[in-house]
Amino acid sequence: MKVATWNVNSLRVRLPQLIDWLGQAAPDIVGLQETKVVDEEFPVAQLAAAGYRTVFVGQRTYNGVALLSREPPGTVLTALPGRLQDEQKRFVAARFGGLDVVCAYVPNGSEVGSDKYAYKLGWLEDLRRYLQALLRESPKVLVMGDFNIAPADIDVHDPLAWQGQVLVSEAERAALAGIMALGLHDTFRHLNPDLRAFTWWDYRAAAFRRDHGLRIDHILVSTPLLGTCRACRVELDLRRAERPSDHAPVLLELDAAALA
DNA sequence: ATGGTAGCAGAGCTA
Repeated sequence: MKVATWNVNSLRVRLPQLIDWLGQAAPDIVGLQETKVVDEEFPVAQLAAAGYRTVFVGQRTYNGVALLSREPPGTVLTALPGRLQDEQKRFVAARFGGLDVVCAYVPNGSEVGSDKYAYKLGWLEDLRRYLQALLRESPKVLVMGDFNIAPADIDVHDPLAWQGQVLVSEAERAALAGIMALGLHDTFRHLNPDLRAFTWWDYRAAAFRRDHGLRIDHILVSTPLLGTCRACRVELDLRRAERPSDHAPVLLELDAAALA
């Protein structure tokens, strides 16, 4: 079984790449972020033709998330409980068999100390509360998405230059650590303890060519799932493509028993 | 030093 997360930065633009990649990588469940498409225009038929069910919640221009799956989803949530009237569409969750899957687009935060930064920390606290409740009732939980946080200095191409900046600041890292302290594990780091790898590179200043990246997209799993995880890698080919997203997908392989 | 590029939308915001 394979689960993947990808910030597509416009599903409209990236749809051909996405469909190609679905055919090649054959993930069972995919979380997408920054779809930037309203629900009426979500490409349901094209993704169905590629073999995927879809659940999604979007808005014009900004944000937007989706879950694609081979199997039909059970219970679906399209907003973060505690933030049901937030206009920003950043959360979708669904149950697949015995597995609860959460797809999140954590706010970027813009700049340390800004209003957007405060919004990011508040959003992360609401996510933590939701996951705390979910983990009390559900042993198998997978949380994936663009967290907009590099957990440690190994996840940063130039930790000195980035020190204290948004995406790496102490408060953001503490918020992510608080979520992981609920009993969630960073699968990439668990399976690749010393590997320096990134998932996002700025479009500007030839950042990808110079590998000036950050690892800010993550797939977290609850403790009962950790032993089922076999491999986790960054799909760099999609960042090398013509007209790429600024993020590469992260792909996790786990035993099919995870779903049972 | 506040750039640089991409997406959306049609100027300026967000990332």
